[in-house]
Amino acid sequence: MNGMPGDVFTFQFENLQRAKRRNETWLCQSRSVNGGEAALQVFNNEGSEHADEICLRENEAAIQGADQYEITWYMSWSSSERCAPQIIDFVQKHPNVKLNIFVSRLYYQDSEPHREGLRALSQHERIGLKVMTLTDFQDCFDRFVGEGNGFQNWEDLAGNSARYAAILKEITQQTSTEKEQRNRQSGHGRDPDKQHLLSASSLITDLTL
DNA sequence: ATTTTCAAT
Repeated sequence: MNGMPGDVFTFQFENLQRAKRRNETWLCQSRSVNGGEAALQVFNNEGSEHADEICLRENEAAIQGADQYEITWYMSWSSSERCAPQIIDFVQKHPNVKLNIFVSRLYYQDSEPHREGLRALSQHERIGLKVMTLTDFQDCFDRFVGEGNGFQNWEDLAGNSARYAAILKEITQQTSTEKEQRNRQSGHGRDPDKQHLLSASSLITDLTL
């Protein structure tokens, strides 16, 4: 396995609310077949390809029809709006795959298209989506950096994890009305043909508030 | 067209 250096792990996976200069994404994958020993791989983005896309391609080549696969991802940034549908397609195409995704930070947490992607992932019956906690960072470090290297707990890891978890919960439980409000705020998702629907729903919202 | 974010003048 081409593992991760400890300092790279700590820098890239630190779950800061404002993660400056983490302008790349790391994905640590554990994949086991029929409950056997897990194969470990580390991916990151290359060129215009996202880490998820490269990893999916690798899985596509490795996976055989009848076997049962347990896949776990530890991601420094959560999947983008571009990758989420590809991940869902992959899992759909392989009914023998279960995918558990742990994320350190939420990528563009306020952008509705990215939020929608996460919502779709979390709603799939064979996909798990969670924010990493101390145990997850510890496990990821032990498996992908090396147990002997000693994981260093950083400042406010638990607090940051709890805040991200709260945001993810809000994202996955968000109602359609809230989505429209968000779209109007951020200027995303506007469809000229549906402007009247948006204003009608905002009118209803205003009346009920 | 940028914030902090799969980033480059």
